[in-house]
Amino acid sequence: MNNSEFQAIRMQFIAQWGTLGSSWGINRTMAQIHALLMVAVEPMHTNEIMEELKVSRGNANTNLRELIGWGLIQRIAYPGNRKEYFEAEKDVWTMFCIIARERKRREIDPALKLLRSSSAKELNSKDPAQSLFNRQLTELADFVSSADRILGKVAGSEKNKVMPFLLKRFS
Amino acid sequence: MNNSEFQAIRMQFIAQWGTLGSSWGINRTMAQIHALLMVAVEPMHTNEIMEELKVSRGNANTNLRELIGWGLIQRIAYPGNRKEYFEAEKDVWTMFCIIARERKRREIDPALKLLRSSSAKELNSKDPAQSLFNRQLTELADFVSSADRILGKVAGSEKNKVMPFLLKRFS
DNA sequence: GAAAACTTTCATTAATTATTGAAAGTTCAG
DNA sequence: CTGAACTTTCAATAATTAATGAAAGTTTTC
Repeated sequence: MNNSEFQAIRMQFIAQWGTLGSSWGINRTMAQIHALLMVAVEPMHTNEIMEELKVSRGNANTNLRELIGWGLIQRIAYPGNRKEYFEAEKDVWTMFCIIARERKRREIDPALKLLRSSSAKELNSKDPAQSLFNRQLTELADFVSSADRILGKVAGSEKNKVMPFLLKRFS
Repeated sequence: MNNSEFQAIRMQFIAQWGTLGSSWGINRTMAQIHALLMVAVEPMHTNEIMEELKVSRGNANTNLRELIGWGLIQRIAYPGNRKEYFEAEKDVWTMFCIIARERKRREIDPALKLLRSSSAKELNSKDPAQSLFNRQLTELADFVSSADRILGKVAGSEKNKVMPFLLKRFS
């Protein structure tokens, strides 16, 4: 395959990954930048990213910082060059662990907090509505808490320790 | 706790669950209706839902149908009563299985399809960019595919067969 | 078959979220 | 210092998504 055919496929992948990102609740530019850097051989700087993705400087900057916030990309400084370069974490297991950890922190923890604080009230167990409310929220909190703990452990382990085990048990 | 205190806590839980829903990429009304029905002792009809949540008929209808589409709530018909009533699945494990199955279908499958079709091209392995592209996408596809298979198995099992096992191994 | 009782649709409007780009801020070499 | 090279911010705008409510559609009853 020659280079220009490859460039077309590459850009199409990046564009579609961006679209998919939206359906995951991630904004398009962020998903595209991540895809772009994930398949980039060398670290890239903001201008290159702006040009490849046809986005503004502000947009590129915002989403690069957001990706750094997730821990999915890193800044790279080359001596004698004032530009900041960016490089994506490329190892898939590491990416999974980062995403799991962040989603836990941003999405699961607040939900758990709400479930626990709402079910911790002193409810009147004689009232079926209060009793159901309490039972339902407690069950949810317990389940989410267990799932969260399991995910945390899985995402905190070595890939080689966990995946073979899970695949063996669940395939 | 008397009833009006309870109502306040209940409505606060529902409102905040809706807010959380937004951060999960689920719209607020849908998350609120689900919360409302999850802690409802009896099935509810559209008018009750509209009134409790202060939303329009159109909004209520749209989100009720969406929840039915997910399989998270069911229509209930009472003989001699033309209204449609709605009831949420209350079992937490069943809810988890439904959500896992649907997210797989809506979010994971399309991503896997894109990864596979993009990496299945006949790339020139002499070109480092093409070689990296291929390797990266293949690794991602393999990982997502395994994770997907594991999740599918977990979500297709009896709670009592899976959770104790996972908790034992990962706690 | 006509009216009542209900559900669904959909054009319009509102709310939210993403993007732009110019201005302000920062850092560094000379 | 000062200016050049670069990054960040943010008010304005665009794009997307959610919500409204009246009108159209459907089903049942009498």
